[in-house]
Amino acid sequence: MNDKFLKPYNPQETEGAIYKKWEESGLFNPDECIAQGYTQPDAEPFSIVLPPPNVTGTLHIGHASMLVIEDIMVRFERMRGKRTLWVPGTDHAAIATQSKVEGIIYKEEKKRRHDLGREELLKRVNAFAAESHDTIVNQVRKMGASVDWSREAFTLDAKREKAVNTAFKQMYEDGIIYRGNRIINWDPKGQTTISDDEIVYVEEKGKFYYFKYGPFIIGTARPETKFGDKYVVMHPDDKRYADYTHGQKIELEWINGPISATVIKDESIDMAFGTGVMTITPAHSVVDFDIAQRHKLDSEQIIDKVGKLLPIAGEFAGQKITDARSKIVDKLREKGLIASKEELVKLGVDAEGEADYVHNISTAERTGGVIEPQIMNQWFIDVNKKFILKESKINGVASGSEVSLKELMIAAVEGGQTHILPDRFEKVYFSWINNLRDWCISRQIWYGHRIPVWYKKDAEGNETETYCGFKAPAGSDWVQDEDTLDTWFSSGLWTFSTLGWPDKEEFAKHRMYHPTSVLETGYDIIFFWVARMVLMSTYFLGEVPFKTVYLHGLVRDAQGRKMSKSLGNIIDPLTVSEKYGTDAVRLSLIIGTGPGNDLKMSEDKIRGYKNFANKIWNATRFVLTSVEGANLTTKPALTATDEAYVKELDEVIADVTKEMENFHFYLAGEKLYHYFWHTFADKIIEETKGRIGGGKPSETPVEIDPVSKLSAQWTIYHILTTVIKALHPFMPFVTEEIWSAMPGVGSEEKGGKLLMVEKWPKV
RNA sequence: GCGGGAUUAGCUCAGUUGGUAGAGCAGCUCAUUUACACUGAGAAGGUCGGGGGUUCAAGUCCCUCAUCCCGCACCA
Repeated sequence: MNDKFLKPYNPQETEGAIYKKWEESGLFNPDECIAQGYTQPDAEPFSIVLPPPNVTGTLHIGHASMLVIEDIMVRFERMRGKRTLWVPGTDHAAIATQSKVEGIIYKEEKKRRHDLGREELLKRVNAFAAESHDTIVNQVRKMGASVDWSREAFTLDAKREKAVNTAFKQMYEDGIIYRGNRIINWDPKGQTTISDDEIVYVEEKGKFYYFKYGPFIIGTARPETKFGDKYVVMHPDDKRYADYTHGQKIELEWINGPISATVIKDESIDMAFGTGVMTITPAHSVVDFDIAQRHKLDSEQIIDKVGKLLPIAGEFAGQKITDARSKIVDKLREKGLIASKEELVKLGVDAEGEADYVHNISTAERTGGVIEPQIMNQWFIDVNKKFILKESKINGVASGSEVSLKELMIAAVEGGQTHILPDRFEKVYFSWINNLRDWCISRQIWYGHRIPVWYKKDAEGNETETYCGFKAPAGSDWVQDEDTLDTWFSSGLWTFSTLGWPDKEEFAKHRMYHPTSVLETGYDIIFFWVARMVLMSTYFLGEVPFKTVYLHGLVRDAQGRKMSKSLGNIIDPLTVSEKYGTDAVRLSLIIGTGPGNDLKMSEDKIRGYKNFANKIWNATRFVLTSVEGANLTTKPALTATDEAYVKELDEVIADVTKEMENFHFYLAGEKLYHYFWHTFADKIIEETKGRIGGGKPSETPVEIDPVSKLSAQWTIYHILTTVIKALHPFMPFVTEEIWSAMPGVGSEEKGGKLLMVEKWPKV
């Protein structure tokens, strides 16, 4: 027996060497598994793309949980003989990374992006990204993830740039990508547009004001947008305003003097809200913009890109909207334009002219800036436009049929080719698609894929020609679009841009891995990412991007709170891995969580699994000592008791295999844990002690029956080797280490073969 | 407003088609030169959130209420 079993299991001494051994074997690469004869060339493929972590810093416990779940699936399928590919990578995360670096630069040098210029800022961001990348890949190694490093990708590397440009150009030519003046979410802090999904709603207490607007009383929470309001809108069925007709002009006194207002009747108005009358500001409200579009009304910008009032605000021009608000109300009060309680009661509204009001304001996810809707010339993906899908493998969508992106996204899941776990998220997914608007993909930041479009401009700066392509056309006067693409545009291509697309030869080599088998990610990015990948894959390949979506939850602290710096409850995966061993961390991250549920983590939990790793270690020591000298090359005749043990083991393995196949990794892990500790170690090993060693020294020696002894030796060795294999996906380090120390006996003759490519136990 | 989830032992959670309530941790009692104290054995602990219904039988199915959590939509 190997001397190292004389000491307790020491993960710190073991893990680095084990990972190195795996990596040097090349067996994380399925091609190498085939070359070395561990995988049949015609084996069923199993593929996962790693959700690429943002290069914004370091990995947190949530990333660790993702790595563990995926590694369990991948190791399980690899051991089952599948042609298993797990592609790693990182995400440039455009806004997130740039704003992080801008923050650092501002803190250290008090400089903003325009002080540095595009080139210098990109240099700094790239340097930061490179450093983050190195940290991240080391952390991925530390967690034991068996990813194929030879295929590592980055959302902003040359190959992905080619994919992004190819994708953009094709969508542009199909008219799916268009440029237009539409209302978008402007982040005044980040100085960029963001998509609807990048908005976070924050509850805010404010005032709701009732102003006299000619013969009407209008309600608003945003007096500062009201300067340009010249349309007054009400429901056509509202009896209170039956005397007014659509299109009627009314002269009235407003903030900065007399204006002419037009009455608009529109069914979108909620009669029960406020007075049932509102004025609209199409330039700064999505809802108002829609009304204006329906009735072909004009609009005027009131607020500029930094949140200051424009000249239309008259005396208030140049003021920040937050400062101007109360002053505007003061002015309206002086002019007697704030509605009285009596006037409101007449309209059936029980309120004051100024009422307390709680509403949600939109803020930018990354910068926290308060979103100001603006009408701007931006690039969009049209989700409703019909196009011909030439080749389709999607259920319910025939090749050559006319479809929209929305319809494709629905068909992927409705047709059952993509299944979301847990099921309830399919409903969430559908409701998102039903509310989906065109996706604004242009960003006014510098870090990211630059839009592959060039313009020719005349002397006044008006664009006279547009060209979409990888390089500017011949001629010197072409200027590239200043904007970059939403980071999710490039990550939407991830399932196939990592497999060689659009390079025909390269993609053909990997074609078998797409659709990928499983996408494992957090439920918080189902819209950002999962839906966008479905969009891109169905559009470009006519097939779904993945068969199963496994959504994991958030990792929370022992009390169920989110982990945050301010609460000081962060568990750093590297720290606890060093302290308790990665295997212990892995088990604590998988047991007690199913798809879609949050996981509560604590150091106590990790400590418990550290003990388990050592328990396995000690049990191995005992088994190896007990079988020393025994010839186990052939299965001996087993006693009835041992037959029963083997039968029970087979049942456990069958059950665990079933749980693994059903994505119930938490149950599989728990059952193995329980079986190993409380059945194998506590009962079976204890029972066989007497038969193998003749009883404890303190007890009366029992006569040893050689037949029963050999049967017991074979049985405990068989159970140990079997359970070690089954535990490998969960605890790869300690099991691989034990495996390397097992003598090559019986059917386990292995000649230095790694446990990671052993066959999963068959029943 | 729309939708979803949770509520089971002190704590964290299992409980798959309805068939006598389970595990881990903590606590309690006992054991002890033992493969392993990073241990073992044992006992205790639950009217399964409340109420109603279906059924021979409900933690599980239906209705209802309560509390907590989450997502989406937002109203000017």
